[in-house]
Amino acid sequence: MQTAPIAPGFTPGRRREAPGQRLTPGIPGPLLPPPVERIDIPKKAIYRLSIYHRCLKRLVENGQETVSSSSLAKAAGVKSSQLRKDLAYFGQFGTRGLGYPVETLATMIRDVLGRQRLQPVVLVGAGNLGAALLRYQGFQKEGFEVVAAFDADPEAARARGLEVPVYHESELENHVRKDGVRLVILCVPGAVAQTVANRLVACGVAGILNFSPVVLEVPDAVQVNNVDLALELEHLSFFVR
Amino acid sequence: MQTAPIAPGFTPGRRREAPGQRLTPGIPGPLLPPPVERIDIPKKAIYRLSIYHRCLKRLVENGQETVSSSSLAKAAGVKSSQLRKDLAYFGQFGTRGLGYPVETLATMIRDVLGRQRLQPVVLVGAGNLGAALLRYQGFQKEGFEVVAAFDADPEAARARGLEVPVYHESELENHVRKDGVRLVILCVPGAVAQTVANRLVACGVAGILNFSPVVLEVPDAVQVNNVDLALELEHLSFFVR
DNA sequence: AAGTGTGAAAAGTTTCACAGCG
DNA sequence: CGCTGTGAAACTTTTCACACTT
Repeated sequence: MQTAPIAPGFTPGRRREAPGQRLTPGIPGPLLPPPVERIDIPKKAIYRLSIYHRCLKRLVENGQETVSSSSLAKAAGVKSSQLRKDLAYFGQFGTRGLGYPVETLATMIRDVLGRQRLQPVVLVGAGNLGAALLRYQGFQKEGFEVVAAFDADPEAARARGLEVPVYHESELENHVRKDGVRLVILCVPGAVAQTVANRLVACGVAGILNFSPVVLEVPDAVQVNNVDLALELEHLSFFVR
Repeated sequence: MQTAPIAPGFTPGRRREAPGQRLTPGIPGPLLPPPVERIDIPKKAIYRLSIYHRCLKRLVENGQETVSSSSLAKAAGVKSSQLRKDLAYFGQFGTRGLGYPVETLATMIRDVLGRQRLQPVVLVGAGNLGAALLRYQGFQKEGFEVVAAFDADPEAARARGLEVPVYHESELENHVRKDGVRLVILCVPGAVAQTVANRLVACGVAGILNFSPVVLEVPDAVQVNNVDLALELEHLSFFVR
């Protein structure tokens, strides 16, 4: 079996036959081994990869060595065929008749997702929700560390008893530039969200996890992921009848 | 122009010609005016409807009377063709050459989304994140009211200075049954999330907004909407390189 | 002229079903 | 036999393009 190189410079394994999937220039990146085929991966598959990874971590803890697509899929709440398809985008990791090696698979997913996970993350807007996120253990658990927070009123934010240093928002640019921060959690009020986003973009931030109920306008190169709490509840209420 | 009936008992307007979209038995509901055609609406369109509604509210405040698909679409961050398609699922509301009447459109969306919005919502798990959500103004702004919270340690939760009454989790069933609560925000630790979900399902809850990083297993009739914070950050990090 | 409403095409995603390997 | 890997089919959602209305 051809094993895809699994390591810091992770490269998707090649298919043995001409792939039916469309190939794509893929995620922009000038540093690729020249004309590497990059597979067009459904965006939703990336979400699922994170879920698989969580399930695999539990299996690793339990000392289980292999897992079949059907049982892992069940744990993740998807169909087994979908799980297999998702994994196949990145190479061949399973053994027919047996299943997938838990540890290897976990490592491969971590490499696919995790490259940037050691990057510093900062949070802007340490108010009610922001402060809760700073205390939230889930980010750490998945390998992220929020290294600093910024707020218009840092004193008030510090009074919330946080572990993370809270600076005045005017220091935002300094820190972001100095530490090369690329990921930001944005929890400022909607009214100022676009303004702050502009400042973040200007100093090189590449990804924004946006909790403000506002549609941010940013250059294509910047990724925005919206988490809109009220919207989620509204969506739920539509289907509940 | 045929105007769709817009009112509490909102019914999708019929198309004048045979629709190209597939029709569907649609969202289950025994109370429909007998064999009403229900259009198969993309799930994502419902999310967008909420966004349109927010934008429209701003326009109403500004006293603007009509709006074109292109300008509303721009504010919502979508293509104008998509906006028109989304609205067309529910009837014909626009005037060719002119645009959509802001107020009427806002009302129609509210009726589509809002039917259940006056239902009571409760929150289970008033810890760090849960307490922040209880203080979060966004739900109120969109017309939801969290009427009660439950926690294993209600004293600790009350100490967080919340406006909402916090009861011991053992009282969950009583309150949910008594008030006919159908929507729940679930913020308990992952380890107990499934157990609590089972209890909620058992007493008739129909929708769960789940913040626990766990895949809940529930009957098909129960809608679960997952908001997985760490997962969102992980997803972002994949695209940021 | 401006701008909706909508078939039809394109794009994206999931599911099926089975060949083939261990 | 059991289970993966994967083309092909099915399905869903988005985008296009233009007829048509005001």
